[in-house]
Amino acid sequence: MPTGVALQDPREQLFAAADRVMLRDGPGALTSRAVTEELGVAKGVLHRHFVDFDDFLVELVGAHLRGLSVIAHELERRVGTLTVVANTRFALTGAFDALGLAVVSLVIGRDEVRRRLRGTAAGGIPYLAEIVELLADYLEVEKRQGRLAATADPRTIAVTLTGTSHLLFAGELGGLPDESAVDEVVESVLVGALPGVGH
Amino acid sequence: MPTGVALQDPREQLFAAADRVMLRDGPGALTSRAVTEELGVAKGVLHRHFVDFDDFLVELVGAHLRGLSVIAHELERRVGTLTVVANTRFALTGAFDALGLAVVSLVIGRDEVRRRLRGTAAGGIPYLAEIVELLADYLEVEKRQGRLAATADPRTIAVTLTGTSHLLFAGELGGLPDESAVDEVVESVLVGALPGVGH
Amino acid sequence: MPTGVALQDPREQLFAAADRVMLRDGPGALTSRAVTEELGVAKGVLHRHFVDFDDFLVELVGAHLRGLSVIAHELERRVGTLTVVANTRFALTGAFDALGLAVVSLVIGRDEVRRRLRGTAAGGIPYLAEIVELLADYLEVEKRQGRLAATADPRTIAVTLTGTSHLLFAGELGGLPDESAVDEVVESVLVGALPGVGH
Amino acid sequence: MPTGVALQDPREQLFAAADRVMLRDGPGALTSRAVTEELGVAKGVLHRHFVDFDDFLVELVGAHLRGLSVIAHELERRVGTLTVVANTRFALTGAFDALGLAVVSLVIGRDEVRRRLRGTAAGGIPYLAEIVELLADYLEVEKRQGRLAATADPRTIAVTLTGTSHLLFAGELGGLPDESAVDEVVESVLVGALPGVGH
DNA sequence: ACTGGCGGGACACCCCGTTCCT
DNA sequence: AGGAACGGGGTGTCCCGCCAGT
Repeated sequence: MPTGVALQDPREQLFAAADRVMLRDGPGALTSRAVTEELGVAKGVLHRHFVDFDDFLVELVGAHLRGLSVIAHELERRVGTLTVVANTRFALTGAFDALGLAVVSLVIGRDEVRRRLRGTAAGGIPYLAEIVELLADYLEVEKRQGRLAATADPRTIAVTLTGTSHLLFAGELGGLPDESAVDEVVESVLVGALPGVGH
Repeated sequence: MPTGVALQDPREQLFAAADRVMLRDGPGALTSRAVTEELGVAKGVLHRHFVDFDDFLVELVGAHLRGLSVIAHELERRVGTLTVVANTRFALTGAFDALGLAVVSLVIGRDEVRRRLRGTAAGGIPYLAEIVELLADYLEVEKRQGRLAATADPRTIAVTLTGTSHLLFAGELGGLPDESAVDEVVESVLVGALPGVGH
Repeated sequence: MPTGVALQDPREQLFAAADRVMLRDGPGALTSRAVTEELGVAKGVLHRHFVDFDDFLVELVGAHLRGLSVIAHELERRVGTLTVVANTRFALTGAFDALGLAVVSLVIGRDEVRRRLRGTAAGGIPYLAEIVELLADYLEVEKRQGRLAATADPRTIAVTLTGTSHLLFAGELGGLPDESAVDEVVESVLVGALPGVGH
Repeated sequence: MPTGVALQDPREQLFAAADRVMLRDGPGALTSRAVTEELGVAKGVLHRHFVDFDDFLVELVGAHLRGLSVIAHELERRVGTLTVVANTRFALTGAFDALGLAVVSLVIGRDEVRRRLRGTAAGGIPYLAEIVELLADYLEVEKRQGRLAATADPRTIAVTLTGTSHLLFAGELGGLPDESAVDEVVESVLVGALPGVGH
């Protein structure tokens, strides 16, 4: 007995349901059934709005990439304010929250998803590559404003921060690392890139 | 037509077959059948030597951890020779070869494997955590020998190198990043940790 | 290529397919795959409608028990008509047709099925016990109508008829024993129980 | 590490082990492994002495048929002594002990065994057919001695006794029916066949 | 002659993505 | 939109039979 009532924003609702599944049961539990059951809709709904399940996953990653751009905008707004370390920490903790880590797990663990995202992303691991980009852009602007040493290479720093942070966050079971640990990493990477640090 | 002859080192042969499967078809294709078929043995062989398939995977990771210790020994041998950058690059390219990356994918992507390895590893992502350890140990010795600045923190550097390198290597599709890219990362991380760099 | 169409009476269809398999290939060939393949449906259909295969077998036996009750009703209808011998022969040939014998083989040969049916049946071998019951009920009524000697014990006669007939029918390879052989047995058992036999 | 010591009467020992398995775990648990493990010998032993497992089962049934002939001899010895009912009860309880019932289950439940025994036995269910034979022979002699009515048909009586008794014994879970129940059946079948009973 | 690992096949059970009738 | 079914695949577990070693 169909209800006949169309879902509002079915794609967004499916994405939200997928997020809840990943948070609750882990990325490995993210199946098409789990998503539709979580949302309480028929299995066919997913396939009406996406060509197949991998397409759904790709779009799900895309949705989280849009979430990253929110962080990017906030970073732009913060340029020149607070400290570079604080702003960087903000970006990293935002990007590597539980959902972000789940997305990375998805991208690393599912061959087909990674394969399809190859065309999209310039290179690197999709979600992580965008974090690198976001940080590099931010650091570049800070560098132009003199809040970063002229000799610093924003892109290399961004890669280092992203890789290190992912390792750090993904290694924590269940929870997030404490703020001081993040700061320690950020500072150790940025040391030497910050202008006038002791010479 | 049974051979009647016992396999020599069946566990090692199964591990080698699993490696070939992962290299050829990716970590996602690593099923129990794929392993036994690759080795050309009966399905039951795997279950005779391992309690279940996840146990096999856990032990497979363990075998690669032993591979890491080979790198660790070589690093010990190299202490004080060549350059710290070259030795570090050697360790990273060795740890993050195609098989190493596949192992990481396994550990990240398979929930049960990660869960079972929780007990083993102190913390962090299993295979990656051991790379950190290996590098930290090496850098610590070099530091004592004065080839690393006294102010350098070997563990932090090791985390940074591992995370960054993983991001770098895993991002490369199919092949490995060129040597110069690796050196660039290693040098950028080690800069400031190397003694007497221009001040 | 899923059909999307629900099966009509899937349980009954599966039972019918199981009957065909038993008739064609014998009770030993009755596997879950054989059933679903015979019906031309997916393997999962059986497990959607029964908790496990043994449950299916138990229910299959139950379905044949319902078939026995059809015979019982017909016997009730025949009370006082024809002859007791003819009615008894009708019941026995109906209960011990090829399918009935296959059901008995199932109940005797499959430990788990027999075990689960323990709770259901009062005692005795499930299918056979119901035949005894059915005959005893019929003979009891005939006895009240005076078509059986007042000294006859319907239950003992029913047990004797059932055991003997099973031995007779099951011994026949492939076919059924000829009518005269059945009559001979029935008459020899009923002799002395029939009233007014020469004294 | 083979012991090099030959088994004494390996066939008999294997039969005895098979009996123990059937008694302990039921006929369904009678596999080649169960037999060799029960005897504590290698799997190959069975195949050295029997062409295949079904051959072993056929021979196992044969061994129990020889057990029946012991009962037959004893019956011969008892002709004219005690009572016909007592002697018949002796034969039935001997033939339908737990092992006998297991053998019947084997013959009914295993298609290949039954198929191979087709050539041997004249007709009917192998083990049961021999019981019929044994009883018929005995009753025939008693009839000649006048301990059975001249009108009695020993073979029909034997069939009836065997079928009824099997139903009775097989229906008892685990244990044997009490002696009085057996006597009741035997007497009810023999009634009318015993001379001078009431006319 | 016995030992025991292996081959090969089958089976039950389970899960997934997908289709499509109702 | 709902939900049964589909086809494919995977795992774990049997079992029987074979045969190289000892």
